[in-house]
Amino acid sequence: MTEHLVKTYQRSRVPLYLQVAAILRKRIEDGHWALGDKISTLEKLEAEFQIARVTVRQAIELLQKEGLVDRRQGKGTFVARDVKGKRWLRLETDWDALIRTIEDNVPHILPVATPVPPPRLDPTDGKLAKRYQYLRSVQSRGDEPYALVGVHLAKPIYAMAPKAFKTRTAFSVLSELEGVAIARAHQTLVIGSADTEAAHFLKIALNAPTAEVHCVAVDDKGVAIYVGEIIYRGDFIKLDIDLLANGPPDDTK
Amino acid sequence: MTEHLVKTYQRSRVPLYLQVAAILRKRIEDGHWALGDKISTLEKLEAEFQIARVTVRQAIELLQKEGLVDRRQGKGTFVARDVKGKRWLRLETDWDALIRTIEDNVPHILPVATPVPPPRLDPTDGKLAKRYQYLRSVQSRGDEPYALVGVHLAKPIYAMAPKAFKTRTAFSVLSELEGVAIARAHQTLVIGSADTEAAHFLKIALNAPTAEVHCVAVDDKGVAIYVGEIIYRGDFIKLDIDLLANGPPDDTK
DNA sequence: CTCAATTTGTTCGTATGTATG
DNA sequence: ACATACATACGAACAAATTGA
Repeated sequence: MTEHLVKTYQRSRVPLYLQVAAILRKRIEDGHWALGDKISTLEKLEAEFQIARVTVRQAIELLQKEGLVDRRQGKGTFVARDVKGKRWLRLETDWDALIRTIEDNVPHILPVATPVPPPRLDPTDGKLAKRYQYLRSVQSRGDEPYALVGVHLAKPIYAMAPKAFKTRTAFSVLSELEGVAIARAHQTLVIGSADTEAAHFLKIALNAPTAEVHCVAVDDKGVAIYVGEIIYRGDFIKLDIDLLANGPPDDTK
Repeated sequence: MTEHLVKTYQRSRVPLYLQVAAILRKRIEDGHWALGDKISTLEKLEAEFQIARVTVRQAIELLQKEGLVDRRQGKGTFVARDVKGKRWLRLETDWDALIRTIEDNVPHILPVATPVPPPRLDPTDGKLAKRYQYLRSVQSRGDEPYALVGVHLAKPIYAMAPKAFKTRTAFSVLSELEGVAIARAHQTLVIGSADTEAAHFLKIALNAPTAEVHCVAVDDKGVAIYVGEIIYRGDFIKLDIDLLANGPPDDTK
């Protein structure tokens, strides 16, 4: 398998030792090697990846600096930290669950400087409202930011509870507003990578993988009253999908 | 904003020009600059990113090699290719739609050499069957592979239609088998990165973002008869989620 | 037509990082 | 630990093409 590595490596020009480090890191995070386990010897790794010994060491040095492994001369390299408990951020796929999970979140509102262009809508997403209020915030857990949020709220909606919208998650406030009917709510998710802004606010590397979620809520007149553009840290999220939510499939045919 | 770039850059040790290239590529793919548009001048870019002119050029050279931009001395750099029509692979979130989209796929079966450990199951996913048949395949569209699939099928299920399972998508075959009841079917998705194997089969860079989907189908006895581990190219997929699939939210409270 | 402003192209020297054996 | 080769990044100066005044 690994005679391909050199070729595969060529596809990106990222330094080899970083690529190797990422692979080893992933093996540990995936539980391939558990806490306390001894990982493959340098010899095995240089054979597996067909690279120089020093390059393997460079990769492992990186992991050591991260505190992920512990090296002992003559003994081997061992997993030093338990990396379970990640992937705690479950993206919900229905309205009620979504509200439930975010209603206690306290966003950190960011200033919005320049006039903001109206949100981009897919035609199937409904019509644009006349004017929108734009809010920007960072969602954190503890001191770890996990999402950068941009929200367009139809002006009349925003006007109903401006204070609430500035102190709580917009989606959550929206769900409680009297007399506001949500006819449709729709989300799309693509895998992206952090631009400078996202990298800065989420404290992740430039181009680190992200989940870009576009979320639209439409009222009974077909007007998009909420348009959210959310960028999540890719390494925190997990999606659960019940494929039979609409009942079991028809297996008579 | 961009005085942060140096600091942000430090978070990953990927070469700077690659990081900048990725950002510019993303801007084009996001439609920030459309086909034929002139992108920012070298001068503006070096100011924005606070980097040397030569480094910006190196980044843009990369995009030119990809055919994404066209440079003209004295005029500027222009978007040369329309990058619409990506993100064509829609991951479905309910059984019927899933079957519909994959039933015509023709997998390319890969040989399975060594004995394969039984699939890992979350306790909530059901019980393990006694024995499984393991199938491995690459899904492609045209000559572009988009998913690397590993499927564990409970032996009795596999035995019902071994040929079909080797020539068609397992999930699709499964849905048509007489007398096989699917009581629950569940999917989880996390964002990951390509290991050497995935990079090789999907023809992407090592550590390129992927979507790792774990899919389990359970029969009426609580036995997991199908366990799929699917690695998708991250840049092809798009998830659509209808938040109100279970009816509109209760807005009386 | 010429000139100046704009914009990309080229080259140098230097320092540091990456990868090999 | 060392010697070697190549890649990355900087800043600065200069060259060449394009445009419009």
